[in-house]
This record gives sequence, structure tokens and C-alpha cells, in this order.
Amino acid sequence: MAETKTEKDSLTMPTTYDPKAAEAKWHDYWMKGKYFEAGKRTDAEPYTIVIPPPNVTGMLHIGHALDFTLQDILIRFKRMSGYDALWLPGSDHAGIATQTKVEQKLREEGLTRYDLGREKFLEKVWEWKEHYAATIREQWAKMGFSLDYSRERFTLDEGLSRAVRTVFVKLYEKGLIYRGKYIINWDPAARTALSDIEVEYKEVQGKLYHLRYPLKDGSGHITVATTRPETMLGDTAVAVHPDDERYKHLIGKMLVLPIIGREIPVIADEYVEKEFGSGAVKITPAHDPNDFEVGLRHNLPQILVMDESGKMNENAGIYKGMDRFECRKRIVNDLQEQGVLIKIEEHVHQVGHSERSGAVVEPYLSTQWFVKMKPLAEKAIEAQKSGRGVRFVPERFEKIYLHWIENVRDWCISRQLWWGHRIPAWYCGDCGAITVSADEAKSCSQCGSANIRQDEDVLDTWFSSALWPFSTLGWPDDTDDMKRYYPTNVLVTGYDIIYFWVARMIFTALEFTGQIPFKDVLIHGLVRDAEGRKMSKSLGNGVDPLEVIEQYGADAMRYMISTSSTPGQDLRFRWERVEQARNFANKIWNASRFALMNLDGLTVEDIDLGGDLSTADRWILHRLNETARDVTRLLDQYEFGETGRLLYNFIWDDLCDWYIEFSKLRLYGEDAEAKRRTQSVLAYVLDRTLRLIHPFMPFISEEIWQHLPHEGETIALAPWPQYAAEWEAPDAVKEMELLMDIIRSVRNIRAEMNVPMGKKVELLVKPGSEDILSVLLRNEQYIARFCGTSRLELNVNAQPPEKAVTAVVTGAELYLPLAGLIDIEQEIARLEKELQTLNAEVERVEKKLANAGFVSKAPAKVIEEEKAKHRDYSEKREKVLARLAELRG
RNA sequence: GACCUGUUAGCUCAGCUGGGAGAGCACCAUCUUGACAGGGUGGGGGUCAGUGGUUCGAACCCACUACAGGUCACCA
Repeated sequence: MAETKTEKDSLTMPTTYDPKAAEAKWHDYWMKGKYFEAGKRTDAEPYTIVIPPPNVTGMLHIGHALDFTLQDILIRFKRMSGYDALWLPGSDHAGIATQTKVEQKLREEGLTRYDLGREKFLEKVWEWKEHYAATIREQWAKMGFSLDYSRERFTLDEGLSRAVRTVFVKLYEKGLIYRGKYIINWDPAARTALSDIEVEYKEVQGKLYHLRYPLKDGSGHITVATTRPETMLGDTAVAVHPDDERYKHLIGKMLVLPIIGREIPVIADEYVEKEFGSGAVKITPAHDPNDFEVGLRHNLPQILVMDESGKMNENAGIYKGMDRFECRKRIVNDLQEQGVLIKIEEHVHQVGHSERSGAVVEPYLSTQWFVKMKPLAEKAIEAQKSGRGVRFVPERFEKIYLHWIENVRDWCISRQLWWGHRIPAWYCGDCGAITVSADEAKSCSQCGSANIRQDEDVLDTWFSSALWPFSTLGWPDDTDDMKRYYPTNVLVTGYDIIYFWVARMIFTALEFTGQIPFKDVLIHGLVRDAEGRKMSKSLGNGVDPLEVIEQYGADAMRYMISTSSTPGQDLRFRWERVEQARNFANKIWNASRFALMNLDGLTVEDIDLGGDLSTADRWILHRLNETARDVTRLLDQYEFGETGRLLYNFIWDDLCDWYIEFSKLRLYGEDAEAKRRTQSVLAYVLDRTLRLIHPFMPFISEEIWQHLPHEGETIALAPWPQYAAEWEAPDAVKEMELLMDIIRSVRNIRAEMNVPMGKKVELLVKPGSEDILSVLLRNEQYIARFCGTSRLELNVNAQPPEKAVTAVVTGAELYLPLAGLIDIEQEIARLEKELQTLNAEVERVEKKLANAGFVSKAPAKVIEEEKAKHRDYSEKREKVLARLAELRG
């Protein structure tokens, strides 16, 4: 649908860009056109990104905006470059996080999940989910993301749930999933198990309590130290090092545990370090991971002294029912009274906290499901080290990934929650066997009894996230999407979830698809506040992307956030930068407005870049060509910041400040043919420029592009500008640079000498500079325009008048006669300052060129450049020196 | 304790396989020049944290030091 607009359109364009109207309009238009649905270009190469699914816990924050914007830039870039681009959207059920939120809401109504029961509670969570999934979609729309909604997925939808059960069953059958009683990280607030990485260790100023346990035979005692005295209620031994001379004679003897009175043995185990503390360690197998291991080796009883909410249980005797921290206070008091507590030391140590609830994590003996990591990790390590792994950008994150996976321990995957994938395991009430099945089990696989009961627990959220890149494409079925779009091209995410997610996707993908899930992993940093602090609810320093959009527009936000980022590096959110981006959008808007006012109904068919183009025309086409080449290269390298700067400079400096100013004379001039050619170039360059900026600023580029002469329904599908050698125009570049040099030089003098606008400018050219003169003559009007005068005179003059200012330009002798405006002293001072800088430059280059090592070893190109600089600076310096001599008489 | 990242203009940051120090904001001067004052033009401002090394040449590579931030692992 080729359309041509007339200049009338531009009259309706206000002098500042109004993002609101354009944004709503174009997003609807894109959706109606289904431009982002993949699979239409069957002959094109696919390019796939699967979105890191946001949690349905709430609204998207500015960190999401960064992550998604980078993806949208890539996907739009690739779509325009001709790929069959698929950006697959979705969201994550986020087990603990979502359940906690809904429970919080219930609590406000005075209810708990138990009041509702599992089914009713889950209904509430689904309501919550629907609400936030819809909110998230609205936010995506506002940010202008080109997602393929026809393929949207949710981690708990039917297909993905089936993938989860399939993986569980297969791993179980391979012996890579097992159930067992181990020490796990227990969150007493959420009352669920956690995996190792869901525990955050924080440095805490605690105390080290030294306790004296008496020997049963009354022959003495052993001193042990602990940071958690309440766990002594569960002690079942005291361990010493087998070679420790101090204790050797006590090994095998019995101690009497104070308060409880239980008799516990002194055992020998190499785990104990002789040098630390007293060299004797109390062993609590049910409440400490190391003690648990020791307990297994020595067949010690495992005594739990707390319940699931962190309260002391019946094994704690008189402390039963007390909260664990309350109990600590009381027991310390009691131990002191009994003379057992002999010393309390201040002790700084790391204490694990639940990543979700913030509660102090309790190492807790409990029966849970685990994934056996070693065989899976080995495959992943092998793939990575043999070069068949994923490519991390920046590279350094590969080390972090490898370090983790090389040291990973078994993964606790069961959670005592309701919101999530229920574990597909059934226990037989008759024979006790476990039946694991991807489909609903009806009877025990061992004895056939129908008296079976499904495991109450659900799987860790990250278990389903780990399958995301392929489960979303239809796995375990061998779907068309799976065949076409897998493995995906790039995963874009923050460094904070490399362990949680990236690593787990890699090893599960290798295990189940035999391929890496994505070729590249682009790691970006975190968005921090203006002071560099992490954004958090408690600080209240978070930035709402919708507010940014409300104030400055989605394009400004996108441009700001994407171009402020360097791979792997955090960035600070500063409103000034959004403002700068908004101003940039406005600059584009106004440049376009100018073009539209002056295209006189030009159509696509009218655009003709052949024929006799002006120097400026050829120069801007050359610059556009270079810019397209560099932007393409930089985007392929994920250098968003550099790309943004390149486009900014090209648009603001080259296109607006130089080319558009140059074009005015021809657009306002009498020569109809020249005017038409310039209109062509202007329309063409603007069109291609909008395409280049479109991935960053989709709305404004579409809005303007639709007003311009164009072909096609949307700029989102317009072909990406390609570099073409035919647009190289070195001669035009050279001439433009000379002109710019002259103009800048004259402007500089104007400003320094306070020459008023409109004052006649006379340029004198020394005899012998005829080639320069011809360039000047050809561009007389332009120079006048740029120098702020309508009266320009060009003269050949061997002897400049005394009251003239020297414009130092390479290849020319230029003087501005400014009688009455300057005095000689002033000009001498100005020239001397200039001489100083030139001297320094010449000296630097001469030193370099005089260096034998440089001349013999540096590349020829570099030497040539230095020589050219030397000629340039020397020439300018000669002029200044000569002029100074003249002025001084 | 191990490792990682940073330290560049008053502020926030670029500087993409080593080759004359950049941007935005702020500051000063100036311009109501027919797209844009959210603008134009011109200008001031930096021993690129420090020391040593490699190199013809270092903000960039190597070593060490200082400071800031982070990750991981920890012994009761």
C-alpha cells in the first residue's frame, strides 16, 4: 500500500512530538496487521528470542524495561534484516513469590490458605495471575514490544505442565531424581524447603557460646562452642579430631548433655579442625549439614528439636512451643545458671536468610525430592569446554557459570507450597511403593492397589523455568516450531540469575534436546538509582516504567535505557538522560517536519538518486552509508550504547546541523531540478535514518515514516539499510570537510571577536590558492548562510589589509577584513594563543616522526596519517607566524 | 579467604582487537537566521587512581598498591 502524503500533513504536525497519541495508535496498528507473528517468511532464516518470563507477582519494573527493550531492539533489527523473527512472550508462575503475595492479601482479610483449602486457594491465585498477566501485557504494549502473542505461554499452562512432568519422570527413571531425608534449607516463615541458591548469606554480629559438657564418669568435661545454643537440645555426640592428643583418651567415653540429661558419646572424625576453638564440636545431625554427614558416618540418632514453623517441638522438653530465638535466650539463661555456659564471645558470621521471606533459614532434616546434579553438570561442562557450549557476552561470565556448575550440589526441587507443578508421584497406601507418572496415576505400579495418594508438594519454580526455551516451543512434542526456531539465537538477561536460570536451562536443554538452548547469552547489569543504590521497595527508590513513559514517552525511555547500558555493567537511572533522549526524539521530529514542509508532494516514484547530485547530497549519502554499516556491525556485537551514540551523532550533527542547513538554499532556490534532487535525497536519507533508529524508537519512527513517501505497510517490516560501496564519495567528503573547516573557522572568529550578525564578511584568498577559491565560489551562498551574513565577498588578494583577522584553514589563505571591529593587539593576542596550540601539536608529531622505532615499526597507514597531520599543522602554523610578523611590522 | 568489576572533565558515563582524550548535563559568551529555545553558534574545563613493566607508541596489555562495589566459599 504505497501512500504519498502531501505537505498538508506536516501542517498538522505540532512543533513538539507528542508521544501519547502516536504510541497508542501504532501499537494497535501493529497488532491488527499481525506483523510480529513469526512463520510468514518460510524462505527466510529464523531468528528466535524467548523472553525471560516475568513473574506474575506484580507490575514490571525498570529492570524489566531494560531487559525487554534490548530484546526488542535485536528482534526488530533482525526482522527488518529479513529474518523470520520470533520473539516469544510468556510469564512465570513464580511459586513462593506469588503464593506469598496472595497469602498476604488473605491475611489482610484475616484468612490463611488453610481456611480456604487447596482448591479454593488456587482459584484465588489464578485470579491474581490473570490480573497481573493482563497488566504485564498492557505494559509490554506501552513499551512497544514486537512480541508474537499468538505463541504466548505460561509456566503452568497445560503444555508446559506436561513438559515438566515428562522431565520429572524421565529423570526419575534414569535415577537422576530421588527422594530422601537430608538436611535442607528450611524457611520457617514460608514453611517450605529452599534450594541452596535461594539462601542469601548476610554478615551478622552474633555470639559464640562456649559450653561445658561433663563426662558421665565425673572425670572432667569437654568444652564446645556454638552460635546456636538452642540446637544443643538435639546434640547426639561431641566430635574431636582422631589425632588430637588432648582428647584421644576421651574418645568413646560418654558425656551428659546438660538440661536434657541425654548421654552422648565422644567420637573421632577428621571433619573437626584441631586448631579451631577448643577442638571439640557438638554434633546436631538434624540441624546442621556438616553434623548430618558426621552423624551418618557414625550412625548417630537424628533428633529434630523444632517444628516446621521454627518453634521448639516435644524433643525440646521444657522449651516446647517456644520460638527458636526466644528459646535461645532462655536456654542461654538456664545454661548460665547451671554453670554450663562458661564464656560468650562476640562473633561475626554469615547467617542464611530466605531470599523470599527474609526469615533466617534453618538447616532442617526433612524428606524432599532432589535432582542428582553430577551427571547433568558433567555433560554441560564437557559441552562448554569442548567449544559446543553457549557464548557469553561479556566473556567473563562464562567463568562464573563454569565455577558454579563445577561445584554444584544436588538440587532440592520439592516445595511445601500449593502454587506450582504438583509432584507427579503417588504413594501406595498398601505396599508403600512410589509410582511416578506423567499422567494421572490410577493405581500403584507395584501392587496395583487403587489406594494411592499424590505427593502434596510442588516443584521449585525454577524446575519449569529450566525448560522454558524448548517447552514454550512445544516440547516434548516434535512440533514445527521446535524444528524451526530451536535452538534460539540469544538469551538476554541480568547477571543475577545466571545460577538460578541460565545454568539450569543449559544442562536441562543438553539432557533433553541434545542441544544448547541458545547460542549467545547477553548479560546486562542492574538498573540502579541515581545514587547507585539497588532499587528496592524498602528504599522506595524504584522507578516505574509507566511513569517514565507518561512523562517522556516510550521511545525516550527505550533509547535512554538501552543506550546507557554496556554489556555486563550496571547502570544508573537518571532523569536527565531520559530528558536528553526525549530531546533527541524531538530533534528527529522537527527535522522530519522540516522535510515534510519542503517535499512538495514528492512520491516514492519521484525519488531519484541518479543524476547530478551536489557535494552535500553525496556527502550525506556517504555518511548514511557508513552509519548503516557501523550500526549493523555494532548491533550484531550487542553494543547498544555505541550504536545509540553513532545514530545520535549522525542525526544531530551530520543530518540536522549540516545537511539540512545545506539543503535549504536548494529547497528555497529557483533551480527546480536541483530542488527536486535535494528533495529526493532528503526523503531518502530520512527514510533510511528512521529505519536505523526504528529498533530503538519504534513509535516516532513509524509515525514519521507513515507521513513520508514510503512503500509498505509498516516501517517495522521495511528492509534494513545495507552498506553499498557505490555510495562512497571520498571527494565529496573532502570538499565538505574543507567547507566545514572554513565555516567553523569563520564562526569561531565571529564569536571571539564579537562580530555582529549580518556584518559583511569578506574572505580574501591569496594568489596561488585557486583550487580553494573555486570551492569557495561554488559554495559562496552556503558559506554566507553558515557564517551568519548575507553579504559575502570573495577576493583574491596578495596583501590583506591590516585590520583583518586570519582564518587558519588548511590549503587556503583566508582573511576577514574587520576594520573598526578589532585592534591589532587583540588580533595578535588571539593568534599567539593559536600559535601555542599549533606549536604543541607540531612538536608532538615531529617527535613521533623523528623516532626511528616508530618509522620502522608502525604500520604504513599510521605513519601516513601522522605525516598528513604534520603537513596540516605546519602549514597552519606557517600562516599564523607569517601573519604575526606582518602585524608586528 | 578466593575471585570478579570499577576508579577518565564539576556530575553521570562512553571510549568496541594499543596509534592525535569524547558525549550528555552543568558552566561562560552569543544568536527571537523562515524544523526545533526541549534550539543554533562559539568557548572554558582532564599528569585517564598510583607505582613499575612490555612496546616505536599505553586510558587500553602485564604486575603490584590504594580505594569503591559485587560474587562465591566458609569452622562449630
